[in-house]
Amino acid sequence: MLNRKKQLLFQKQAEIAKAIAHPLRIAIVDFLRDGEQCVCDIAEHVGSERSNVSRHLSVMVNVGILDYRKQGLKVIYALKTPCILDFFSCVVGVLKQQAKDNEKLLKAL
Amino acid sequence: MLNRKKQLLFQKQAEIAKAIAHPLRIAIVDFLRDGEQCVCDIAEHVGSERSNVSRHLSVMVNVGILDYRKQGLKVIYALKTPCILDFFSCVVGVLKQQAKDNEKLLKAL
DNA sequence: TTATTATATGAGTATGTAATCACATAGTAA
DNA sequence: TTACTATGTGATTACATACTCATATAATAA
Repeated sequence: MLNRKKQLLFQKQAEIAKAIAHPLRIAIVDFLRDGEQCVCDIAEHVGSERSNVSRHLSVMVNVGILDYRKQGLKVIYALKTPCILDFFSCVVGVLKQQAKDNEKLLKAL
Repeated sequence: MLNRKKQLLFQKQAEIAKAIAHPLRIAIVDFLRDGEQCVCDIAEHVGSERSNVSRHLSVMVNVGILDYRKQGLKVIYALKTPCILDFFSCVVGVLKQQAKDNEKLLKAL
């Protein structure tokens, strides 16, 4: 059985994974790869309402993936932990594997 | 604005991230790190009902993270894409960063 | 055949999440 | 001061998810 320490770790890890697990949030992280951006520009880039984007941003700030600073009227968000990007390369790997599997399946028909 | 191709990619990536984003599923992946296991042993290890574990397993199979084979009465599950484990090292990095931030905050009081 | 075991799944309930709209706040400029 | 803009948040609605229990399926053994 799992001990408490591990359970707490898995809980924390799940929170962070959940904070990434949304198409819009992934689009935001991908956009911030090129550098910090304000809410208005992020909203325009991902094609969603500012209020909605604001909420998604705060989710990611809360788990420690993003950072922000205020500049006049604007609030500018940035990636805090770039290793998050490594996760995406793994995910792309999973997708490629899936494509291969599908190919095999097709050939077997 | 995002093009359709990117939107589809982010959608897929989010599905895979979602499939990991649960404490029990993370515990399962962590357990499978040491090798394939049947549902009954996984359920006992993570401390949850078999029916529940079975459902979590199928979620991960569906997105291509896990694989399974049948052996008599048992169904044995295994990690299909070990790079998923890299994700956890990044997440641990995020947690360490959070700990550092908290330390700073404490010292500033 | 019946009984037993491992796994999967339908139904129900409870909880969590996302999106929208309206409004509040705060910084800036006239 | 007023007007404007960027951002954040409460309330609502719709939808998704997790868990439990009961049941179904399938492999094995007696």
